[in-house]
Amino acid sequence: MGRSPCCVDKSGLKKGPWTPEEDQKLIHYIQAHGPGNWRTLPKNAGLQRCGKSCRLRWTNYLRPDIKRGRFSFEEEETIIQLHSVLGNKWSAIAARLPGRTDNEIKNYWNTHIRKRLLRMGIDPVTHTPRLDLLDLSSILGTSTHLNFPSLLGLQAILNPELLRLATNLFASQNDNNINPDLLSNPHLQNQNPQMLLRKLQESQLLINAPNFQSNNSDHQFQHPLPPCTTSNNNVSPACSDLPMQPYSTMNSSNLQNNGQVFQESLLQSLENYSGCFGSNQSLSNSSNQSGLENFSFDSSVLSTPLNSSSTLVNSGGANTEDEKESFCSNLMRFDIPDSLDFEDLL
DNA sequence: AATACAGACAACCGCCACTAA
DNA sequence: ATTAGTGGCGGTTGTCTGTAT
Repeated sequence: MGRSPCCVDKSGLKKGPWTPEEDQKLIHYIQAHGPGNWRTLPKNAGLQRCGKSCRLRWTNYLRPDIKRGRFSFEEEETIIQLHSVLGNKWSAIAARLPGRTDNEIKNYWNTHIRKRLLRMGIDPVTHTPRLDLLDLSSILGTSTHLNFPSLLGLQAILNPELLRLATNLFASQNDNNINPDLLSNPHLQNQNPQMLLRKLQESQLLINAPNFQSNNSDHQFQHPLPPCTTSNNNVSPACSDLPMQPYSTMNSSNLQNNGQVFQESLLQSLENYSGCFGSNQSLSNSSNQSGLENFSFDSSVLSTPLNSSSTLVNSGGANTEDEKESFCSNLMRFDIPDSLDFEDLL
């Protein structure tokens, strides 16, 4: 048979905030006997508490290796990065943050980070722009101008790589930081939104086609079209071989070397989109290659290894909420090459 | 000064995987 | 093999404190 129950008779057991006296009893007992056997601990320690309550009090508050105080930039960024990968696995996140408890991280997420992401229009669950803030209907309007917010709303049905590009364009537009050359790009201005939408959807239908099936357990996919080639005739991976990577999960290994890896990934993505749209023209072979060569990406923005000091964070003092929000905004932004030809992309 | 409200965080509740009996 | 307790986890609630009216 099973064990005897932990808290059969809960009457007489105290609940609510712990008093300093109770804390001292628990600390002294654990110092003498060590943690564990939480069922018998309250009785042996002279506490009118449930063993579960004792364990929680110890692990979340009394443990000597707990770090108290505000979360640093580095810690906050680590939380965001890990949350984008792990979701609400607070214990797993806490395991990567020495001295922080899962409960503390969970509280900090719900009271600080989550709200800040929402203010920025980012869904704290998916770490992508919120769909409910977008006006999908305007996509089908008659405007001859590309509607970036509308494009963002297509995220659920379109390949994320291209939408990430639109995301960053939109972010730049919102911040009034968009490159004026880009806004004045005739290829964008003259683009019929309906045609653009149609092409995007067609490309996604190809990606989702039956022969675009899973290749292995890592959910890699095989491109239905002949692979694109780069300028050096290397076969580039298919569109979905570059899985969607939320801004906060772009790890340092992908973005080091002055963003070269990321630049190559983006280039391959654009080439693959070119292939998805049925164009035989490779971006790398186009006359606009020089534009991509000029493409700069500040890898330092994202090159923050876990458990290490960030190269971006001003650990010396910039620690206000506004500064953190600004920092998060930077995580969503990268430079668009001035002469990037969207006609090739489409 | 009193009250209402919001933010922060400690603590509780319920569920589940693991495992002792 | 089965049962049921334990420990761990995530979601939620309760309480305290600071601020605005």
